[in-house]
Amino acid sequence: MSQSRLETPRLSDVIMQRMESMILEGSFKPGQRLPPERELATRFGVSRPSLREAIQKLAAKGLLTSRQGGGTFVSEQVGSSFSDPLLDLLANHNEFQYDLLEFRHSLEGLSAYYAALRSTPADKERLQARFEELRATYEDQDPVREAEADAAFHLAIAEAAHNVVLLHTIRGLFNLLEKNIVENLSLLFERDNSRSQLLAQHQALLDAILAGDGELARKMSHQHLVYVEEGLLELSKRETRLERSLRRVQTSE
Amino acid sequence: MSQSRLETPRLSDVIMQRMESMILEGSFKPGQRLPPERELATRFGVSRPSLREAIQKLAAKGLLTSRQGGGTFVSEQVGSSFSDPLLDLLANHNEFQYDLLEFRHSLEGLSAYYAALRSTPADKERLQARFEELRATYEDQDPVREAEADAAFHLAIAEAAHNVVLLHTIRGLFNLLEKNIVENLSLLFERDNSRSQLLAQHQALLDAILAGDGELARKMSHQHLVYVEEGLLELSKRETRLERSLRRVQTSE
DNA sequence: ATCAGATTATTGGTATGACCAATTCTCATC
DNA sequence: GATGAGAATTGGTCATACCAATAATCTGAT
Repeated sequence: MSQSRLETPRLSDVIMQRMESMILEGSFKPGQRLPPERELATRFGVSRPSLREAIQKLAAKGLLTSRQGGGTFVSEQVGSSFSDPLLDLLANHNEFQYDLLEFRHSLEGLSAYYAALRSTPADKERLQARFEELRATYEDQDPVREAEADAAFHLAIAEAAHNVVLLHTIRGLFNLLEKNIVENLSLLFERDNSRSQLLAQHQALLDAILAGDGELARKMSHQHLVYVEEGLLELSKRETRLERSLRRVQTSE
Repeated sequence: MSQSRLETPRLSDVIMQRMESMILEGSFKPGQRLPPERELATRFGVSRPSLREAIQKLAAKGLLTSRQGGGTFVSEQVGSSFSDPLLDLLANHNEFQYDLLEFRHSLEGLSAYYAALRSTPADKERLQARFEELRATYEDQDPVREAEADAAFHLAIAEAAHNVVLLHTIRGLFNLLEKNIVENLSLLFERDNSRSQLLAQHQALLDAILAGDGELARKMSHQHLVYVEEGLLELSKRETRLERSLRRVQTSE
């Protein structure tokens, strides 16, 4: 009954495992469209039915979804440890918004720390590229693109940390807080000099990582986040006053 | 969830549903051997590949198991549906076990930090109580109870950190790693003086939290975890010394 | 030049048949 | 009756073809 016997490795299981690994380590990213079944089958060296069995299993697990004629996609919510109802709730309840932000910021500090210790040359190139893109957006006046570049920069750091659990958790939080990030940043930009301040902070963070100084990277990340939170706190006071007065006027939903 | 769109009824999904119903209502009883695939296929009026896809999905869900030449059977235990695909995956992929441990340890460091800053008097009482329980178990020689007390202590720290997201995430990781924790600790205890060492580290961690020194708490937590990981690494080397003797090298990693 | 509609190509969904490999069953043999 | 070889059963895999839904492309009218 112990089943310690070396069971015949079912081909579809082997393929499933390999695809799972590729998803976890980021070769297949959430939302990404997979190559066609026929191509995947030849790439893995198996027949299409076997490849399909693996896909069906992953679909049953909620990792993949397929649309006839459309393609097969990695589920969006994969990578978030937050598919459970509780955190869904948290995301929609403002009273826990701060906890979410704080947690995300702490994870970013961790990312910076590990990225400084473990980033490969390729990682560092990517980090610099993301930073350049971020700097480029500072020229424009498009808060949305700016926020996206900001998120991409921080995600690149998380990738360079080389811990899949950390990466997926941060990805999940980003998705969860996506709307807030854009909103927060555009609010933040109202502060004088905030753009140059933020840019300088990002620069310092990047330098610490490239220099391989983990503690400094964490410190820089922390400073950056303290600055952001302070700014948000300031503005949120104004905001809540505004919201309250608005709510008093229009009571729709 | 919304998906009110009339989704294309995938044949394998329909079959899966029907078979699930038959299992749940007792037509197929636990442990029972199902009819051959060929017969099931004709009975359901589908091709064998489609029938097989359905079986694979149910197997992925843990409802069925198949043995080549033997047959397909209904699993004995029914009702283990994991809500989170990602963590499920990670738990089953050993290659990411270290990432999980590292992540958990990082979160514990965060917990200690925030607990030092924010723990209330009630929290501190609880922490000391948990510590006393932990110390009590050091008298006994029961690794399981010891591991449980250890987990309870660290969970109390996470609670004292007053961040629900952090707490929830750590709880999830604890559940996930539950078996490993017990296993790891019992391994660790083979080291000489490890018990007193661990106890002293816990004491130092507790003191730092009670003193409200966040940085020190984080440092203590980190030291503690480095000690644990070193111990595990040491022991794992001994465990696998046969394999390693094949590719003997001076310095690993 | 632009856009709507039709056409084509791509891609997942299903079916059929065949063969292999592991297991189980059958039955002759001792 | 026990044993072991061979046959039948059954899951595992593959190749191919065709269907259906989607996406990409082209065409033609405005």
